[in-house]
Amino acid sequence: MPFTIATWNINSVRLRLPLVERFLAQYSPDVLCLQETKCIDDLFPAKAFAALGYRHIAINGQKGYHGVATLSRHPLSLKEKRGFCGIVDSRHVSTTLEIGGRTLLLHNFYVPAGGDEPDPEINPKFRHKLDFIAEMNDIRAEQADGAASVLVGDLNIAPLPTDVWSHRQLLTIVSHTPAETEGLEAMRVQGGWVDLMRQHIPPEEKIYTWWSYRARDWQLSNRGRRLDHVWSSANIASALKDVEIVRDARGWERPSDHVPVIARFALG
DNA sequence: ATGGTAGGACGCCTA
Repeated sequence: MPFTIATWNINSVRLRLPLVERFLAQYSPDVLCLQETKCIDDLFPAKAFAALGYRHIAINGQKGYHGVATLSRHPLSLKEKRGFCGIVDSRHVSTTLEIGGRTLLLHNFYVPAGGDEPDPEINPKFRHKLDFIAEMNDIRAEQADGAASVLVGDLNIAPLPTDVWSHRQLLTIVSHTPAETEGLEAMRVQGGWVDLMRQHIPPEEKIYTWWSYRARDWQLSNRGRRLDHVWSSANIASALKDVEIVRDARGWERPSDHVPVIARFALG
């Protein structure tokens, strides 16, 4: 039973609805997890996605900022919209779905970016980011009922040296500081999560999912970072067939600064 | 060392 899940920080789902429609038509994943939807639930373009076969939607939106949504061709059950660090920001939604005779628990995350100053003592946004990933420690891959788990999203951290264009130059840049990369890796390992992008693509190889809007020419400078991730529990990691980074999407008309990442499984 | 661009909502915050 094939199963395909994609994740994409869309940077306004309403502005970029035509891009999402193009992506869904071209790649038709079973599930698409969006981040930075930037709209309240009432304004989410659910009908447009239903028309493309994505009739099952779990949304956790807010006005203007953040916001996550999980779109599916298959029935979804909403499990939780979790707040972190005692803040009601829309940064997480979890759902379950039945596929290939098994239950999948899907976590869709948008981790705080953390601001520019990489010092938690003087930058409360960086403090919040570190606290957020520490609190993610209790999101576990293994479930008591034997369900498999997938965790995707914009984690706003590039953990490996090969996840950035220059390891040396980015060590003091928020997204690649040791406090963040070590915190995220500790959380991933403690939670029992497998980094599926790195299971499929050797860690020696540079891979990026985000290129800044501020470059004159994103392709020419190619100063990317791997900020978007697809993780799973060990019990379905062995069913992974392929990971695809849709780099082309960065060159589409009025693009997001992030591109979609797709994981394909053969379940059951 | 600095500033560069983009979105939401309409002055300025966030990325």
